[in-house]
Amino acid sequence: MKNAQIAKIFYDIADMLEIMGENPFRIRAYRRAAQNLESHSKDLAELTKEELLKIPGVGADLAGKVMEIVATGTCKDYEALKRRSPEGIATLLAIPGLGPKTAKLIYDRFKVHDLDTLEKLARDHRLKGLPKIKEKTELNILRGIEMVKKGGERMPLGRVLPVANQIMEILRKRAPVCQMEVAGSIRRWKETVRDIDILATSSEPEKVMDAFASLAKAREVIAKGPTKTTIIYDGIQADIRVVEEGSFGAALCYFTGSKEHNIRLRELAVKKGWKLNEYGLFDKNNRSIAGKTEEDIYRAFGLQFIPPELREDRGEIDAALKGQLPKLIELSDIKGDLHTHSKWTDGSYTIEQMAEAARRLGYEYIAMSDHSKSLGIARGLNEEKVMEEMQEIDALNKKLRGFRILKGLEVDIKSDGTLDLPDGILSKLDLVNASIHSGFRQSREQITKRITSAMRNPFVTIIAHPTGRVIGGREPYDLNMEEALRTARETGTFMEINAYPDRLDLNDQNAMRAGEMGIRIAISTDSHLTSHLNMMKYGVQIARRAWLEKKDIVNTLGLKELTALLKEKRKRAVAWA
DNA sequence: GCCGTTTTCGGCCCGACTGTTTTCAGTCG
Repeated sequence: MKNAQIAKIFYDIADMLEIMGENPFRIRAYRRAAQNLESHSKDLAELTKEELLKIPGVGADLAGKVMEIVATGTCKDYEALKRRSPEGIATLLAIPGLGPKTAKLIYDRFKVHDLDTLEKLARDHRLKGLPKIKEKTELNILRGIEMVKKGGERMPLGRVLPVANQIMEILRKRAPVCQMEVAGSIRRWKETVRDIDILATSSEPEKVMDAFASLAKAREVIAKGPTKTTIIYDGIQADIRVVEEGSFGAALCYFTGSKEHNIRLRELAVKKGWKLNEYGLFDKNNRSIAGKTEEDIYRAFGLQFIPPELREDRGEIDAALKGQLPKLIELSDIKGDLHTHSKWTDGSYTIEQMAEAARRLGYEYIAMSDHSKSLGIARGLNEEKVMEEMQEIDALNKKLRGFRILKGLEVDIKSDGTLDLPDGILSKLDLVNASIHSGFRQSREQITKRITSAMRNPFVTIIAHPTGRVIGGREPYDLNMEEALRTARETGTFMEINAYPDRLDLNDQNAMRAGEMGIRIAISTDSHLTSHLNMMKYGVQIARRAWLEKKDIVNTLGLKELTALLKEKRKRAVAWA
């Protein structure tokens, strides 16, 4: 039973309680617990009751339910709710604009619980007889159904961020905006996002609304008021909100979220007799305490400034109160890239071109790590080809001054757990990325054994894209992460945060767990093009979301320190093996 | 259902926009 499956049951319970018009705080408690269970870095199935109770939002009742679910696969209350509440009504709740009240109203009258039937009812205007439903509501429901069908699911940040920047660039030219920033989950660098939130200040908000609503790619205007407008832009929902200059910080904080982080802050405000909203922080006489900048607001609470990437209600407020926030790694700390490809396999540029591009980024080194022979699709290298590529690197290194190409390889961990090339070859390299490209559907035991036995090879330096997931494309293979991380610690193997936006693997939770265990991490782009080297920022942001610091990341080391570390690691590993 | 240097009971974050309404509930973020 995976954490996500347990969380799913709690989310389902919350949905069903909501349909039934239950106490909203009870519903919130289920959702909050579900969220924290889902993002918990250890296997819930292995926790004791005491450990479960330490998870925020989990009390005696829910801890008991988790244990019941772990033991039996479900829980009695959940089954009872399912019997009482109509199958599939959650489908209706997923329609944007259709909430629990309206869903229940429609269900009670028509017993409908699938999109197609509901769509037909709306088209035939059979909904508008219901109280408070007329033509407009029917149209909204139809539009919502269309969005669900088109796949209103979350998109990779790497696809949405450039769109957000494009919108802001146009607005800066065409609208009277002063300050403007992207907020929401994009500013927190969540790996996937649902929409674009933009915040601006302006003395003429209406003009900004007009400019936003009339963007060329704005296919649809969902809502348009004097200070807030929602559109569908290039298939993505985008919101803009204009506030007064004195409220910009409060509004930025509010719209950056997360929702849970905001609720925590407001609770702090309430305890002090204050009020926090998007206009500012106010005392009990409604006098402004702060609002112009986010820094002012956190300071007023006696908190360290909390970077957006940490605002997920994962303990950042407590840490900030005690002055114990980590000093997060920054992009400028990165000194090189340890996982890149060239024309020797499936890359599109020569080694020299890749190295030049890396040097232009201010790096001290780059590791070429082309594929090994069993990856036929990438024209993987056999023993002879590897040696030829290394000769080319040697020759290039003689030419280069103040920059070094490290000799590496991305060696396949084959489906039987052995490596694709012999130790004799691997031992001649500076570093070895090992990774899985086949047998994704193997059992948890098999996958875990493949990864851990690769770690036990003294010449393996890094496990690349450790879970194999592709966002929106492929589920992670069934790796026992806890065991993998224990083995990484034992063997001194580094774990990769693959910075390519479709991968981001390790993800933030796993990277956080690795950090807690003191495992060193390489942030690498897996570049197949020179332009891919710029994706490093996505990986750094995952590390920041994982609370990691410069010292946790191996490629923040300068060339000398890194090569010393690699040598020492190998010496230790050979002795250990 | 959770949670506590004001509480073990009684609170629990706050406002914009829409649609259907003559004052507001529903939904969203």
